[in-house]
Amino acid sequence: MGLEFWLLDITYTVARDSPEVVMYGITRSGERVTVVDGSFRPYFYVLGEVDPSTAQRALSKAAPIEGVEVVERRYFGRPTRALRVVARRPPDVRELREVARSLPGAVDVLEADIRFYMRYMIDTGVLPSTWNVVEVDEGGRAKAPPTPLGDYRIPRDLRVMAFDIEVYNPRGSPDPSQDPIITIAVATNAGHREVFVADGKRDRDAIRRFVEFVRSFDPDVVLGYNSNGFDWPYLAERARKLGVRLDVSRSGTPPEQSVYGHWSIVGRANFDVFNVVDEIPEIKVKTLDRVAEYFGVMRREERTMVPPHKIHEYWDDPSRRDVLIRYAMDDAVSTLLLGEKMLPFAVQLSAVTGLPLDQVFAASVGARVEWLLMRYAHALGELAPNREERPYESYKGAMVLEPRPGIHLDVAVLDFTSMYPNLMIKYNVSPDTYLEPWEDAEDVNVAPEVGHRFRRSPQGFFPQVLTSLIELRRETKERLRHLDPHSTEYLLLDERQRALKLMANAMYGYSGWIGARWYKREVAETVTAYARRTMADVIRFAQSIGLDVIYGDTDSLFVRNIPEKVDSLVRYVEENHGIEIKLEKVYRRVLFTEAKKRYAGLLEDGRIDIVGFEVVRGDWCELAKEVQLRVIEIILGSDSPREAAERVTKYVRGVIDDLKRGRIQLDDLIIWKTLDKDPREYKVLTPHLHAANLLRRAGYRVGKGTMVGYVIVRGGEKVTYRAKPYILVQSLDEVDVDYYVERQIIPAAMRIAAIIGVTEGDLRGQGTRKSILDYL
DNA sequence: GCAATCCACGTACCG
DNA sequence: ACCGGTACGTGGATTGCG
Repeated sequence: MGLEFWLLDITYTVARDSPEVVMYGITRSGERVTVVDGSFRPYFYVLGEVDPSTAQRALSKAAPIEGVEVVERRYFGRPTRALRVVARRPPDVRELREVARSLPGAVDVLEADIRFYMRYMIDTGVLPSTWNVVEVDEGGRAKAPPTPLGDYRIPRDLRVMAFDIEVYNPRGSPDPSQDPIITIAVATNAGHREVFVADGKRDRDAIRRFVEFVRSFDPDVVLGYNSNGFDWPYLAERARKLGVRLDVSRSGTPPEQSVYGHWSIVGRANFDVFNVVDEIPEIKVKTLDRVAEYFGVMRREERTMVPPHKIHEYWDDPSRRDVLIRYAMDDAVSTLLLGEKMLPFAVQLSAVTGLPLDQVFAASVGARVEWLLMRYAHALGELAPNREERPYESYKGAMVLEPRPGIHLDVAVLDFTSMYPNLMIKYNVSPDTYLEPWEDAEDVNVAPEVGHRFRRSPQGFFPQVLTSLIELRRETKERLRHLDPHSTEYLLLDERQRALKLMANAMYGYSGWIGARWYKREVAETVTAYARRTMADVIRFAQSIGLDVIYGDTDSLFVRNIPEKVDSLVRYVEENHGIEIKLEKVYRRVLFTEAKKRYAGLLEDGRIDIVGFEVVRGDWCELAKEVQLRVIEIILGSDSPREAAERVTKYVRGVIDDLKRGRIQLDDLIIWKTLDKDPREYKVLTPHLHAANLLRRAGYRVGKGTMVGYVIVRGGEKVTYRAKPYILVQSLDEVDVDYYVERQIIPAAMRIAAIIGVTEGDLRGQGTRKSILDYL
């Protein structure tokens, strides 16, 4: 009987001059185990005509090696003979790689930059965040590498702990060499809540007690909010300075900075919830309190808040210190509840990509795709190309149609399902099937417009991976059909199919990313070329059967909803293009301006979709967005443009009036914009940069990535100089009401209202109502 | 001389 | 450190007109 364990974390040690992979797992009965495998050795490949014995001799002088052997592999699909060099110790690979490069006949060295534990998992098939089975001896040592079981459930009773530190910061940005940690709040999924509090400015003891707590609770998962960017580095530096041992790992070591800017705690999954939030575009302001509100785990009204720059004041004031402590606690609890919501998907993404749970969200999308590809490459005997520096090359992208402006009734929206992945499979578009212009071959696909050629067979690397992902997803969805939608297993498998889809859809972007090992501009360029041709042909067909095309973007078409004609369009695409197009939705009414990528539609069930307009943008004030939303609702909800025009006019005039009389909240006037660069790198002064500069002067920390919330205040100068951080605004009287009327409310409302003939004059109350009626 | 237009920069969005 | 296409605010430079 083998030992079944869920792989939580993996690392390795070098003992007695040879490496041992150490796997931390949880068994079916809930025991925490370590499985040690000393049987695996690091290796890499040398391409070229290299004499094995020469290589053996030269390499042995540099470091101990287990041996060299000539092996058959594939490189970009071509059968290739390679020299496989097996080293003894992982740290020696770096030196051996350099020696190997200069061997006579050596053309290239491959796969010499793969971390040892990743190499181990790839070669053995062991999958993190899933169940694996292993034969072990009495000492817990593996007799052979574990085998994955394909079981994607999460162990019951996973121990989860969230933590959050607050730091004394009288000068804005805290400095770990002098500013103490004043609170360390912890919250666990076992219900424990505790705040370890410093003694005045002495934090040594609080840190010690925190470490003791982690060791005694012994969490499997450690959650934080920006803990990779702040809490762990600060704690580590503080502990070093105070001489406190931060040995919170399961091997008694401190956390260490690791790949992708993530911090690793041996034997546990250190998971930064912020990494997940960072990837959710719907969330504009990513402070913990707002994110907790967004996910419905803690309402902002019922939590304690302390402005970050005032933390030190609350600490120094005995009457307010407990407020700070409650705030710290709320942060830890929010983090715990958020983390618990996110873990199921994170676990599945870890299982799909093969990246350990603690790394999967810290890693970039490109890195996730790449590790997935590395696994497939190994399974297919395909060698992984090296990463290389390349210059950026642009290429043509998707097709976007000029919309027909106005309000359209009864419009069908058709979407190609997984268009790019399906085109890649259909035309066998892949780095390894690509033919250089001088290469001769028969049986090729020639891409439209760009003329790139790809072999039709055998199936290429990307198409094989995509076919597999799609098939795995199909199987997963099939299993879902037999499960109770409210069961835990259903939730997990649903997250798994989402993860599979996400990875399939990321392949195209990966192929055009210059940082990718398998980068091939021609691949990305070909995919978009086929997509354009497919769209163009479908549009042509639609028109040929008298179906009006109203709009389209990349893989979607908006047509008049004439059911028989829509049906025949769907059939046409399936029969002539071999890929699926689906009737996604029908708008009872949909409105377009002259702009692409912007529309608003009323669905048959009464819901409204708004795409691209200011309403869905984070960089317009709430008031303008609310006005625009209302205008859209009025127009889409009305049968009579004339009546709608009257209602819109009346409504907008009312809002402008409220604004002029000061009957609005400052919060509704805030404009949020991200500092995409370090403030010093800007070529021009923009409103949000100016506001950021004011924030910095007031003691706030601002830098690349900061979201700046500002309002435009009165004064004679340009808008830019009048952008003031809203937190520094004392009263509504400072606000430049005219700016909000002229540059926010009226433009946002007019963008839509112009469609039904409303003029700016109407909204300002200058034109008479009669003039609109005349117009109509 | 001055308003209209163009352009670069910057951000956020769509698919 | 996934892609290209697109809209639009801001402010300065350029253009066009008389």
